[in-house]
Amino acid sequence: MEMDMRDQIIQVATDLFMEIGFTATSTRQIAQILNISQPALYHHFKNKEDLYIEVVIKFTRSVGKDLQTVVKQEVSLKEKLFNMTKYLHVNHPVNLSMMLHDIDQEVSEELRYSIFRIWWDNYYSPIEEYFKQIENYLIDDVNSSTASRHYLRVLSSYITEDKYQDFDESLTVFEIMMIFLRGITKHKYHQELGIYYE
Amino acid sequence: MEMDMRDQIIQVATDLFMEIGFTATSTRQIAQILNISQPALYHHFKNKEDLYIEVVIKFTRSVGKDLQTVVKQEVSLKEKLFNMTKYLHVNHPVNLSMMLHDIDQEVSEELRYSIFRIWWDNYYSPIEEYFKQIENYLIDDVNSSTASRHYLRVLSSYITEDKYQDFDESLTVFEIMMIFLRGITKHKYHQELGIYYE
DNA sequence: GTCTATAATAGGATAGAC
DNA sequence: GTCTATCCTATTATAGAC
Repeated sequence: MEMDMRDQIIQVATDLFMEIGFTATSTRQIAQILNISQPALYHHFKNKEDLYIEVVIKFTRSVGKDLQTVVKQEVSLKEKLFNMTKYLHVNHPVNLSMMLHDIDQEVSEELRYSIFRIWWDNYYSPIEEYFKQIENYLIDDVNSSTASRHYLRVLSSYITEDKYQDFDESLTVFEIMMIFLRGITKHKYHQELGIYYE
Repeated sequence: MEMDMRDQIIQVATDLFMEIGFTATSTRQIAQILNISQPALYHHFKNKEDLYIEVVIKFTRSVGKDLQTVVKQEVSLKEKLFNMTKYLHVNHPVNLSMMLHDIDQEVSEELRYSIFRIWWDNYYSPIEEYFKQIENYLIDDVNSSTASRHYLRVLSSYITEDKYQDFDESLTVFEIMMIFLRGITKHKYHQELGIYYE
């Protein structure tokens, strides 16, 4: 079970960056866990930002791979969406808004877009692939692209640590999915509410 | 137009905290804008955290007041929801996930819950008041509380600075509201997709 | 490739004069 | 109520020995 020190650093850094964020994670902390000195890190990475970028890219690609796996499953379309939603809501190991916040604040302008690009490719692509599969079922004003983007937004708000569960008891994966698919209102009242399109 | 220095500090601090966050805002920066020395701040506030808390509370109450105004308007239920959504999406002057992230990371454990409590009261209460008004129209599995919580989640994901608009062209307020009300799928396919309840 | 020592910076906070 | 001077601490990063 030997492991390159470089890889070990990435692994420890991933845990810390993703759990408490970029700023809150110090290079000393990472070094201490690995029982090496803090300057030793700088042999493997140019600086903290470079390490962070590598962590984010590796992490994001791994999520993308998982999502691809779910989308390729041979199950019903409803079940597939349930599995995607469940993966993102329950198994996704990071507070997504924190990650985006870190990228916003701590990463230099030039790199921000390329990181976001990688993030987007890995999260968005498999999801859009799914919504293409159900495009026939979508209302006319919503295409697979619109659906994907909105889906990612909605789910991102559920991908959190949730320290406030006392106040905001989260909806179940099933509830979130159902509301997403068919909305919150009864069909028979749509006309009365001024909801026409379909 | 005379103004208490204390109030001026709060005003400047609000702009900075809400735009770039707690950590990125330094007390030196606040002082500089007001042309006072950095230690002068400590005459008015015990420390940076105390200042932040006061800023968050004042800011949150103001949003709550605006939301109450919208909910009390005498317009159609659909228009009211549109106005609420528009206010939160377009006029809300802060990146909400950043604010919650700051509260998470920078505020001491004891105060975190009381701040969140205030936040919740001001955002959640008026929204739930609205969904109570349309409770009859909601599907059986969704009550006004569930609807409010989900609505806040969905909207929170749209209350951002959006530095990535190239990639993620945001939905319009109308689209967001419509998807929320009636979902993304056509009613006639609900049975085929396994969407039964209503 | 890892160490010790240390530089460089920056930020929050306090002491004490005025 | 505001100032100057200063402390303390934390953190990233580099220099140079081994």
